[in-house]
Amino acid sequence: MKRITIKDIAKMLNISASTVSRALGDHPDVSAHTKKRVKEIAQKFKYKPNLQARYFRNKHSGLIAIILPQINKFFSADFLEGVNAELFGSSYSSILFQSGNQLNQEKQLIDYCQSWAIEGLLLSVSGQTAQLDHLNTLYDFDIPVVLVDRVIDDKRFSTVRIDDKKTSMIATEHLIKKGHQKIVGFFGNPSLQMTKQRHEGFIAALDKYNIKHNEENCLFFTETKQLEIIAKVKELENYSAIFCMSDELLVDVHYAIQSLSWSIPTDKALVSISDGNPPNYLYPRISHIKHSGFDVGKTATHLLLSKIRSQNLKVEHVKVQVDMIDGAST
Amino acid sequence: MKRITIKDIAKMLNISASTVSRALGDHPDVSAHTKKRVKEIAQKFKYKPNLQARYFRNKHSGLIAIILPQINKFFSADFLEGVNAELFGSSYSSILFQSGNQLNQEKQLIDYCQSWAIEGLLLSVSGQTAQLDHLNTLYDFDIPVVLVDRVIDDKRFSTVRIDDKKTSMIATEHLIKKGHQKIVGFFGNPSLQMTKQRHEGFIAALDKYNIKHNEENCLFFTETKQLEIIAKVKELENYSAIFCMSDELLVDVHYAIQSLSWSIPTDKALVSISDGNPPNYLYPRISHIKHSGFDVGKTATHLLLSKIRSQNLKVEHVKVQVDMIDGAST
DNA sequence: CTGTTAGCGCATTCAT
DNA sequence: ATGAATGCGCTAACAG
Repeated sequence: MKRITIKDIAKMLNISASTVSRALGDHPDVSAHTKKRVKEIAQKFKYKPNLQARYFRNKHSGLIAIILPQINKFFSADFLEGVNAELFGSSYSSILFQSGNQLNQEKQLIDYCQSWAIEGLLLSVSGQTAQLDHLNTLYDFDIPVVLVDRVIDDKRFSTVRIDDKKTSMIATEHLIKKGHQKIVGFFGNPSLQMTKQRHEGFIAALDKYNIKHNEENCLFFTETKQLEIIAKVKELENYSAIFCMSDELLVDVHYAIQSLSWSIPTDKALVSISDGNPPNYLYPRISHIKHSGFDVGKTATHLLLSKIRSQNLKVEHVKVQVDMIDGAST
Repeated sequence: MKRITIKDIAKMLNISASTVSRALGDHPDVSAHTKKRVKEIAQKFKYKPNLQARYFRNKHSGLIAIILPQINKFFSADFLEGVNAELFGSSYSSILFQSGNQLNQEKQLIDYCQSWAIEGLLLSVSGQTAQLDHLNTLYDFDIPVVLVDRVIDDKRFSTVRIDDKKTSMIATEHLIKKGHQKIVGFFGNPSLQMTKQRHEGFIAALDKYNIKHNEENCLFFTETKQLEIIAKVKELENYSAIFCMSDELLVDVHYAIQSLSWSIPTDKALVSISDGNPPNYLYPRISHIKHSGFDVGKTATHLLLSKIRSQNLKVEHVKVQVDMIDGAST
C-alpha cells in the first residue's frame, strides 16, 4: 500500500492541496464542512503528514543530536531519560550517536549531524577531546550547542553539569567529619576536565583539614579495569576510607573490598559520586552524592530548546543541584 | 553566517546547480577541473549536503526508530550500543523514543514515527501491550518492524530475542545439578510474554527433575520495589537457591540476602539471567546466563537493515546465542 | 472561504 | 561535459 499525501486527498475531493493543508491544520479560514470531509478521508486512508517535507519547507529540521562518548550503564541511561522527558511533546526529536570516546569519530559525527540539519546539539566530549575547534561550523551557523557532564571550557558554549570540584569536596569532607584521616581517592581518566576538578575538590578538602597527602592518595584509571582496581585496593591497608569519583569505580572498588572480606564501613568507609543506582543495591547502601543523569539531561535539553527557540545566544553555565545521601557505608 | 547550498556554489562559479551536484557526487561525466573548483568552494564555505532534502527528493528518510519501554540501566544501554554499532556507517540514523511502558504512549510514538517517514522500526513493547494492531499501518505501508527482547507473537513481524524458555531452564537446571531442590524463582511483570516463557522454563526444569512445586515457588513483581523484594526474601528460609529472571530483580535480591547476613552460595545459591554487568561487580560473582543487549541490538538492526534494503519480507525469528557463565554464587 | 503559484535543496531526466 | 527543467510533500503569500 502506498502512503497518501495531501495531493491525493485533494484529488479525491476535487479541491486544492492548500485547502487540504489548511483543513488539516485547522486553519480558521476553512469551512467546517470541508474540514470534516478532509479529515474523514485522511483518517480513512491513514494520512500522516510528512515531517521531513514540512520541516524542509519551513527550513527547520526538528532534530537535535546527542553525542555521547558511550552509552554506559550508569550515567547515560538516566541522562537519555531526562532528555526524552523534556523532548516529549516539544515537536523536536533526538538522534543519538556515540563517539566511542574517540575524537576522530566525534568529529565525523558532528559533520554528519550538520548534514542532518540539526537545530541543536547536546555533547559530552570524548576523553581525547582537548579543545572544541570541531564545533566551529556549528558556532558559525548559529546552531546552539550545550556541553553536558564532561565539558571543556570554551567561552562560546553553554554547559550543564554538576559542580565537580565542590561535589567531591563535600564527599571528601563527609569522610573527614566521620573521623577519617587516611583517605584515598579513585579517579577516572585524568585528561578529562571532570576528573581534574573532582581531583581538585578531593585535595582541597584534605588541605582544608590539614591532612597530609601525596600522589599515593590519588589513583587514576584511564579505563576501569576491575583486576587493576582490585590489586590497588589490596594495597590500601593503611587507609580507612575511600572516595570514588564515579559509579564505574565504585562498583569495582566495592567488589574488591568484599572479596578481601573487609567490612564496610568498619574496615573501609566508602563514599562516591553516583547516579544513585549502585549505591542502592550494593550492600551496605553507599553514602554518595547523587549526580542525577536525569536532571542533567532534562536541564540541558531545556536550555538547548530555549536557545533554539529564542535565539538565546547568551552563554550559560548551569550547575545542576546535587544531594548528599547518607548510606551505611560511612 | 548562513549555510551554503548547491545553488550558492553554482552561482559563485557561474555553472549550473546540476553540475555542482554531480561534481560533489563524483559523477564521471564531470571534468576533473570543474570537480576541483567545486570542491574547493564547498570546502571553503563549509558546504554540507542537506540530508533531509536529499532523502526527501529520493523518497527515503534514512531514519529508523527505536521505541523502548524505558531506557533502563541494565539492558537498554548495551542494546543501544549494539544498534549504534551496526548503524555506524550504514547511512541510516536512529531516532530514539521511550514509551514509558505505556500502551497509549507507544501508539502515539508509532504514529509520530510514521510522520518522520521512518524506514524501519525496532520495537520493544510496553508491559501493557497485548497485541499489535497499532502496527497495522506500518505493515500496510511495508515498513519493516523488528520486535526485540520483549516481543509479542504476531505472524507479520520478525523478532530477535533470546530463547527465554530454554534460557531459564538451563539456569534452573544449573541450580538443580548443584544439588538444589528447594528453589524459588523471581519474575517480573507477569503479563509480558518474556516473563511467561521464563516462568515456563523454570517450571519445566523443576518438572524434568521431578521437583515438586506450587505457586509459592514463583514470585512475580510488576514493578521491582526493593522493599517488597527484601520482605519476600526474608521468608525464604526453607529455600536453598534463588533464580532471578533479570538484573533488576537480581540486584535487589542480592541486596536482600546481604542485608540478612546470609552468605552466598552457602545459605542461598543465586543464579540470574543478566546482561552480564551486575554479576561482575556483585560479590561473589553471580552465575548467570548472559543475555547480551549488545548482541540483540546488533542482530536486530542487521536484520532490520536487510529488510529495508532488500524488501526482504520473510518473517524471521532469531534467537540470540546465550552463554552460561559460572560465578561463585552457585 | 478557496485556488494558484512558488519554492525550500537536491538529484535526475532530457536536452545540447 | 554541462545546463534547463522537473518534482519529491508541504505551506505560505497572494489573489480572488
